[in-house]
Amino acid sequence: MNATEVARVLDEIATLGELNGENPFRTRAFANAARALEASGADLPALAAAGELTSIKGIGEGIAQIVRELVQTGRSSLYDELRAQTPSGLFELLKVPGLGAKRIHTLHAELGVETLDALEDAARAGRVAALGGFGAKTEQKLLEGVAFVRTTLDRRRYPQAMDVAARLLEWLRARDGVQAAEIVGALRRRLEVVEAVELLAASDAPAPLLAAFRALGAPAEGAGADEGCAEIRLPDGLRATLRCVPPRAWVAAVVWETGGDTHRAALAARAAERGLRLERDGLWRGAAPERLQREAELYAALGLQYVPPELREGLGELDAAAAGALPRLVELSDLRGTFHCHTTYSDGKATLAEMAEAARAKGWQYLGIADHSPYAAYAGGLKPAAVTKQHREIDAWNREHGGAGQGRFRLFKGTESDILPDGSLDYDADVLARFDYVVGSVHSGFNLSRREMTDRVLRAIENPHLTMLGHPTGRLLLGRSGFAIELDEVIDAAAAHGVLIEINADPHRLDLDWRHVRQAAQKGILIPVNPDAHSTGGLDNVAFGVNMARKGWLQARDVLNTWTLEEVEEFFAQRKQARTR
DNA sequence: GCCGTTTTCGGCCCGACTGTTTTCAGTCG
Repeated sequence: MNATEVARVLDEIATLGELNGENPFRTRAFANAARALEASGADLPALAAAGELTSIKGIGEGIAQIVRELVQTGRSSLYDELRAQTPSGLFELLKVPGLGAKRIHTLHAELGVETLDALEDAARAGRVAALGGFGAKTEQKLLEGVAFVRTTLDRRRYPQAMDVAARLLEWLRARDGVQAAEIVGALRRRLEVVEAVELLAASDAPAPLLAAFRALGAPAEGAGADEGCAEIRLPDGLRATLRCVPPRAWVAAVVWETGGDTHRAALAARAAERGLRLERDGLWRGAAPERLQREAELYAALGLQYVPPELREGLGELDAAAAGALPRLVELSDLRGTFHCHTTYSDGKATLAEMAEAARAKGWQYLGIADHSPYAAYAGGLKPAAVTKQHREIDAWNREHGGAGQGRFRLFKGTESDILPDGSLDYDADVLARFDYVVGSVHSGFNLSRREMTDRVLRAIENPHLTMLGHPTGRLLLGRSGFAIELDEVIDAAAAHGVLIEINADPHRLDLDWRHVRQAAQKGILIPVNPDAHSTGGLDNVAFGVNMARKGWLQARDVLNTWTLEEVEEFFAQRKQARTR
């Protein structure tokens, strides 16, 4: 087992311990050890062999023994034991907002609640409110929470679904008789959350392929009797479908299966206008199929520019394609840096130097460090003295490693300043003025009314020190809805004050939502794609953000971090002049 | 369980919020 896998087991031991009501400090020790391992990137077999596991801070003799066992055997007796004594339904209960390990332990011990269903039954019967420490309001909240969790159980965020899809695709392409295979559907359109992995294969012998696919999971409930398609529920609960088409129908089928319903219907209507018929099995002129090699040819046959999969949502892309007015979408390779990253100064796992090196290794020209401000005490927000220290370190780093001319690299001094409940920014104005730029984010006080929250953020936008708004709704995909806020007003105000709105590229957030990204860009708002990285690996989040930028029709120029270092320096300098005048 | 030390015990990120309570526990970020 490598460090990441071991870390995952340790983390689960921590969760299991919590659910079993063990000493919270002991469970936290396991969680800390997991994080320490993950961050260390250590060569575990080597360390274990040398007996030096305890050189990693957070790993003592007890956990070192477990790590050794995992490295050597791939198993942990402690883990197996805990797993055996813990009902698996308790994990689902952890997802219910307002339910932590303590309360789950109580519900389990007092009422025998082990599943969402059992919790719902108990709550409806009023047995939860009767427990000490619980009450009528909590009971109601838990019922709502159960309903929320149910909506999330069958869905997955993009990266997790994509991992599954990539493995299935590899499996598929290795099978006999598969002439082509592709991921289609919502995943190919790069939606942030999907309900299924959809695959398409071209084959003249579909039956054995579909049978082999069906053996990978359980039959999906409610699956229709469609002989060209197999629908299963994978062991992890995600739905997966495989459709087989004859090779001659491949191109039309890819387009058909990729497009959203509206896009597909609009394509079919457009085909009809031209005396053609678009169906899953081909683009037909009377009884004769058009010969197509690539998707672009199908779009061309309908008088359209090629529409990238991300845009196939039925949001005006065909009109634009007909007019030759589709945007040239931003690409990951257009990025030259990014602006919202954390370091060990606050709650990041990597040092300033490690983050800088990782960014430079990506071929970027700049990296903006934006650690938390003091109000985010839980995240170790920087007090002004720490800001001074960090700025000295950044200056030193830039002097030593920044280079000059071609290949120059620069660290920018940023901050993620909390937007306080009254709408002011954390730090006094004189501290704010020392940063190259300021990201303003709401991290607390989520349950203001829609009006109050909107006014709070509007006030922050009016603050001349604010450069960009961070994760503007606070949502966590499949975890928590965003707070109530009038985004239209926020976008208008940001446009009026020249404030940027980030696409937070953490795949749990992807906030600003792509549906609003397009609206913001149309009002002239610059959109940075920010990874919200808490480790060097977290920098890779920008890829998920670029997906959202593309879904929001953004071109490279709309995204601040495609600009050159010189352009960004000029941009920050101008803003700084304006705000400190 | 880990760590650090005023070194073999005592603390462990910290404060707000909520709902349950009449003084605090649990959750969350």
